[in-house]
Amino acid sequence: MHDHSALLEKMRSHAPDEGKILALAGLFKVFGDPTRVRILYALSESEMCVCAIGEYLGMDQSAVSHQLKVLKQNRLVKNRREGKTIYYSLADRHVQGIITQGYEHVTEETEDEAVK
Amino acid sequence: MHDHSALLEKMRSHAPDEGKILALAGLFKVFGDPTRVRILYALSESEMCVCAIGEYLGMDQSAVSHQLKVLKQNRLVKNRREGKTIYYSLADRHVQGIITQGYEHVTEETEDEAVK
DNA sequence: ATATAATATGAACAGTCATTCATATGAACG
DNA sequence: CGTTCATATGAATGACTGTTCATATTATAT
Repeated sequence: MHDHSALLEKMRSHAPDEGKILALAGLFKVFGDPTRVRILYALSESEMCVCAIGEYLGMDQSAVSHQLKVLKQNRLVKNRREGKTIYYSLADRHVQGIITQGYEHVTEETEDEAVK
Repeated sequence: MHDHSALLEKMRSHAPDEGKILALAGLFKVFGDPTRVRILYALSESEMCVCAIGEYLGMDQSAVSHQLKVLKQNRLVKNRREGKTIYYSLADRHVQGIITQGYEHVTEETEDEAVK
């Protein structure tokens, strides 16, 4: 193998925090599932209760609930209770921003050609 | 179950394109792995050849190569050949932008408290 | 041509994860 | 209280994915 010592030393001098790397990957991982993206998209339109989300997306109530738990643990959604029903909504403007930016990127990407 | 017909009809009237949803989730999924984020971070500092990346991150040459393939398929990195060695770099400014925005989000997030 | 260096590829394995099913919590109402 | 409705949770399962090992490609140099 050829020599990289100079480059490597430079790289290591301002290496990013490992904790941040993990947090960053963890955040993107949450967005990396179609079901969760669909839920977030729906919530960006309107506050919804669990069963409405399930009905809208045509999926099991249990599956929705499991995914909402993941989204809540990562602070992407919040909820409020009203009697028996619990209404979910996006946690803050950041979520909308990330979706929007990703959406724009994907749209541009698609203008070139399809990616396998 | 209580009635949602009014809300659901409204939702479906401007539902997002399913293909875009999949593409969006697919993009985020690529960013959702610590190894790939590390690689992208490294490449945001400097163009690097495969074995330098491996040495820098302390991982197998094969593993790096596999991940670079994924990154390339999703057009997040590009490469150029120089003799035997192949140098990788970020594909465009978008990649840097997505990382940066995510990083900022994570940084704010961490100011509150840790998320399990 | 042979050898060597850098990278790529394929198969296999282990760990992760989304969904389903069954069941549990928690709230309202008679 | 007991029942019903909305949601949550736990276990099981099947699919997916990152890494490793072995091997193949591609280019240079002698």
